[in-house]
Amino acid sequence: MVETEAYLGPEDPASHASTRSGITNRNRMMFEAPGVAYVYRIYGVHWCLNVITGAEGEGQGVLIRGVEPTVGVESMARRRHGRRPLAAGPGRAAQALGVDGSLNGHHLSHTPLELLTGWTIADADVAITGRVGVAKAAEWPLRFFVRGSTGVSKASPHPGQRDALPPSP
DNA sequence: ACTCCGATTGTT
DNA sequence: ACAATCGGAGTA
Repeated sequence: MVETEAYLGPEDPASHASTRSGITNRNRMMFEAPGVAYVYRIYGVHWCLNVITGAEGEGQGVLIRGVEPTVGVESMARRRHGRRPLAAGPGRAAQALGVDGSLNGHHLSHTPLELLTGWTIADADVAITGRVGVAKAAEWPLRFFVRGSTGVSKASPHPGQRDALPPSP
């Protein structure tokens, strides 16, 4: 998992948990407990996988934007119908991992999808930029990716951005 | 009920 | 540059 984007709770204008709508049928899994998957359909075409990270009710989650294939490459290629890149980008990553709407709301410890942790990545190898494809608060430095990884979706939209922080809640 | 549009991708 | 594709969310 080499590229992610954080979406904060109701105070984040770009988040589906934004206070504008409150809790709806679409975004309600954002407010679930940490480790729950929030999967939603974008542009009527692709699935996007988020992992809830905030405490229950907080509405914080992390969008999985890019995966660098290491094991199971054959399966990923099959699910992607041989298209490249295999898993760089949220839609591609979800498809490569076999994620669809049926996973929405399931805790990741209770699904075929297993989240492995334990890798250490040096801070110097992690780039932090603004978020991709959002209309509001795009400049908030909440996109994280491993420099040079083939699993990263695209070049940084806001090069060099590393300092600014989102407003404290 | 009706319109608008999106945390994207693939093709022209 | 643009189509694909559809349900959520906002407006009435």
